[in-house]
Amino acid sequence: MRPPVHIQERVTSAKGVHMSTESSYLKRTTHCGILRPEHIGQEVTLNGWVHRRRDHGGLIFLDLRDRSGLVQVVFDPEIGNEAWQTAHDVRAEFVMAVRGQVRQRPEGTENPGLATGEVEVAVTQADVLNPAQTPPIAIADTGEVDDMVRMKYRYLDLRTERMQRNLQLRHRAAHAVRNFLTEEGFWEVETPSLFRPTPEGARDYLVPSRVSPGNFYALPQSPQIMKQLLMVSGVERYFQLARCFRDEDLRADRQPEHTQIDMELSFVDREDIYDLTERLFVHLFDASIGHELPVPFPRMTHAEAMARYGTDKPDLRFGMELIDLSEIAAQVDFKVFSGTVAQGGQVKGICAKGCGDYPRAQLDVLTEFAQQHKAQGLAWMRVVEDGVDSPIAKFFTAEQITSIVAAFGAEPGDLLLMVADQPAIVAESLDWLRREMARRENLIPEGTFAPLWVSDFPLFTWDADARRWDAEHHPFCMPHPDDRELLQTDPGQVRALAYDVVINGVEMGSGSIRIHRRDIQQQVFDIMGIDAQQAEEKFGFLLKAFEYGTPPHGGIAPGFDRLVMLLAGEDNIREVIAFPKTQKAQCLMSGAPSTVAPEALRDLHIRLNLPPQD
RNA sequence: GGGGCUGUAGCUCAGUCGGUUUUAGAGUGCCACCCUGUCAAGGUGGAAGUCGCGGGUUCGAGUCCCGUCAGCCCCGCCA
Repeated sequence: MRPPVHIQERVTSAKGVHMSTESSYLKRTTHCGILRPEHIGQEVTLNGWVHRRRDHGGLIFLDLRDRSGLVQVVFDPEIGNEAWQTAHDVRAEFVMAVRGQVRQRPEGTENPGLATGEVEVAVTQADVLNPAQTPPIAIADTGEVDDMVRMKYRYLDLRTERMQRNLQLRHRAAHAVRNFLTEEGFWEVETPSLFRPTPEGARDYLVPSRVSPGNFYALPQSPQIMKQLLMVSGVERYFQLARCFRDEDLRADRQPEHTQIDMELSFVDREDIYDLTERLFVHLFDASIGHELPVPFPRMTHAEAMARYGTDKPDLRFGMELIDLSEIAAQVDFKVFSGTVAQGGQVKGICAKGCGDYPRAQLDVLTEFAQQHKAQGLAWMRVVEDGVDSPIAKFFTAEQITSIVAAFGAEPGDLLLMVADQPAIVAESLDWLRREMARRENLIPEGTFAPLWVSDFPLFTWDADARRWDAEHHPFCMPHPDDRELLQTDPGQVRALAYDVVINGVEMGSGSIRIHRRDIQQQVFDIMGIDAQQAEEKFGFLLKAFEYGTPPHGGIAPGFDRLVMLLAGEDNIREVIAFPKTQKAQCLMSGAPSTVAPEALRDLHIRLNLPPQD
């Protein structure tokens, strides 16, 4: 645990500060959460919210809350009768100013559960600065509240301890990033939010231009092009906590606007970026939550990650790797296995340690689960002393069973789960199954972080519908130097100098070394079917810039929201975003998006063409 | 666009096989009163409901059916 945060704010004196009659009130001299026995005897004034109220008729206790925490304030008619009268009428979330003396609590009434629990403030003067309606969210309670209510009254939700902690953590994280990168010689450069629509990638949020009828800006999906131009500009080391916008459907880890720690560096190779990112993360984890992240991060190629985990973002907090049984499976009498391999498919599986006692009904549930994730079915074997217990055991010789069990390194009491299918489906279903089994068996240790680098992504993916090659990452990724010849012969085999940093199975950021030579760029465009004229239309300004002396450069863009989510121990980025949007990209608090006045549309030369309503 | 879960008092929830087990309940909050060492204070009493919305089945619907809206999780999508 980290020490409590001491709020160091100047006590505003009346001198030199504008205090109109209306705004004159008892201003705080200190904060609630920092009071300790050392303050006993001091006269203090506190400003804050009523957290809880305990009215004994004679004595009234309030827990007064501000950003720093809670302290008990006592209203005693013999000490401050007028204040005591005031305290009768206050309720939860009233904003108050109280003045009184810090004193030791009477013996036996200390509250060890409270940081300030050894002391209390005996109130002599109290003002209600503002009353409050009964809030729809009980700030003092820790129970779950419906997401709809939380988002509609976000400003109240943010008062809860959890959200205050998350907001503060996010601030500390941002501060740590800025400090570290500044020390490393980076310049923070802001790039425009109103930019040119990009033809590739996600759907753009568009902003119509009033002065250029029929033309639109786009909110940037990322400052990718701009940061590369900054390398051409000689900035050499750029970063920005950049807001990025994508008009795509939401997930637990995706919001329509999110923040990236956007970085770009000149005269670097992959190792430089790995090293920099690792040191950034080490500093970030230490400065924000005091966690020591081990370096260097393990590394894995994309191919290896797919083979061993069935995903390009494996969660390394637990094992249960995928085992390839295709060789054995090719020779068995079980047609589902041998036939699949004969047709170019694979048979792979995972070994769930100690799950050999799963009853048939549970295995049916797992089978259904695998099928929901595209597998045709799920073959299972319970490993027992003298072989396996399985409905498909009869298709295997004793020798084959022994080799399967050996391939998994399995022991009696284990459960083997196998999928036979095309490689992509085997990978996807076993990835899901692996994570599901880890969840069921509680294999994921809390409070641990397992980072890794995944590298050598394919440069292109084949778009079967459009019958063309698409950039896997983006079209400015440098092809792997060893694969330059394959560009001509077999584009699907070309690896990119691209890398993802993954933590706990979440993609935390991706980057690449960029193409800085015009001829290579044109080669990549050619493969993607973008001819010189199209390239000129789409990226002309960038390509032109590249003709004026472009340094070799590369970068990475860790997702800031996801990092903070991880640091906070949350499983949804909404919890670390002050004002998030719903899955339909709406803001329940403000009602955005909303209709606009017809005149506003007219100014923008826009006519609506809405779908018919019943 | 698709699949799943959820929707009952301000909040968190219960509500059985469709019915006299109610006038749809509980906890908390709220209101009133009592109470001088509590800290989830306690006690007594009270108010509080468009059972998300619309339609249907039925003698009878919070409960069953259809549609719809909203929130969440997932697929598609997200270079």
